[in-house]
Amino acid sequence: MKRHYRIGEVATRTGCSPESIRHYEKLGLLTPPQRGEQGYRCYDQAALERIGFIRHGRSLGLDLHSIQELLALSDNPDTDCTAADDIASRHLQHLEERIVALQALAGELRQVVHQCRGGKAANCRIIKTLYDHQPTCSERGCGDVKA
Amino acid sequence: MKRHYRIGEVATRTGCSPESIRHYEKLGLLTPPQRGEQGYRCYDQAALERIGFIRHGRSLGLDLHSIQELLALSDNPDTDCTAADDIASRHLQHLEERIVALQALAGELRQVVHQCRGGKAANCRIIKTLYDHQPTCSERGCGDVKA
DNA sequence: CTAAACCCTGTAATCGTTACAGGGTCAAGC
DNA sequence: GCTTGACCCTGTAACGATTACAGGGTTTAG
Repeated sequence: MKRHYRIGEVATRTGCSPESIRHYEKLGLLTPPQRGEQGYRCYDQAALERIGFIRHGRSLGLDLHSIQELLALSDNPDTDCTAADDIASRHLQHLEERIVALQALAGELRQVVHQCRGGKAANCRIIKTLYDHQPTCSERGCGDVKA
Repeated sequence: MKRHYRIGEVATRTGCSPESIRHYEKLGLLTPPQRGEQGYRCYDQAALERIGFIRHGRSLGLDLHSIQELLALSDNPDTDCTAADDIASRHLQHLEERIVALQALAGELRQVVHQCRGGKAANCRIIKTLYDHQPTCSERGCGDVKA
C-alpha cells in the first residue's frame, strides 16, 4: 500500500483532473498538501478520500460552497449535523423544481418538434412559435431555466 | 401606438434587462439600432419582436448560439428549415437526458435526506455516504450533471 | 439648482472546469 | 551526451449568460 501520491496519480484514482484538485486547494476545500522532491504536491490517503468526498458531492450536483460546508461539519465531528441535512434537503428540493421545470420545457418543445420537416423557414412552425409573444411556460412563471 | 422605444422601455416590455439587450447586440443577435437624441438606442416594433423571440428561446433553455441560428433562418425565409427542426430536436433530447440524470440524483439524495436529524456530524449518514467511494450514480456512468 | 432616473461605454464578477503559456525535473532510449 | 516525452509548477484566460460595477453624460421633476 503506497503512502504518497503525486497529483497525476490522485487524478486517475479519483477521476478528478489535476486542475480541479489545484482549484479545490485554492478555494480552501483541500488543505495545501506537503511538498516533496521538486516541490511537487504529495497527497496521502486522507486527501484521496477528501477528494472522493468532493467528487461524490459534485456528482450529486452540489455546488462547491455546499460541499465546503459539509466538509467543515465532517472536520468537526462534535457539531450538530442538522446543517448537513438542511443542505441535502435544500438541494433535493432544488433538483425537484428543476425537474418539473425541465419537463415543462420538454413538453413545450415536443409540441413544435417535427412540425416543419422539409418546409421553408417562412412557414416554419418552430420559428413562428418562438415569435409568439407569450410562451406558455413563462405564463406559468417558470422563468429562465438553465438547460 | 408608439414608434420608438428606448432601451429601458424595451426592457420592461420584454422582461429582458438592458444589459442583456446590449449583450445580444454585441453578439450579433440584434442589429445595432438607430441612435436618437443623445446617442440613446432607439428600438422599433420589429426589434421588440426579435427580443421576444430571443427571450422565448432562452426560456425554453436554448443557448444563444442556437437562437442565433434560428434567427438566421427567420431572416432568410426561403431557406430550408430542417435546421430549425434539428436544433429543437437536439435540444429536446438534451432536456430528456438531463431530466433522467436529475431524477437519478434526486433519488440518490432522497435516500440520505432526513437520516441524521439531531445527531452529531461524526455519525451523520449524509457525510458518511459522501465519503463512500463509489457513488451509485457514477457507477451508472451519469457523471457530473449541472444542477 | 439639485436629486433621481435614465442612458452611454468598458470592465470585472459569478460558477466550475478546461486550456493555455512559459517554465522546471526526471526517466528511457538513441 | 542528448533528446524526447511525461510529468509537475505557477498564473492567466477562456467557456456561457447574466449581473454589477466604475465613471461619465442628459433629462426631468421637485
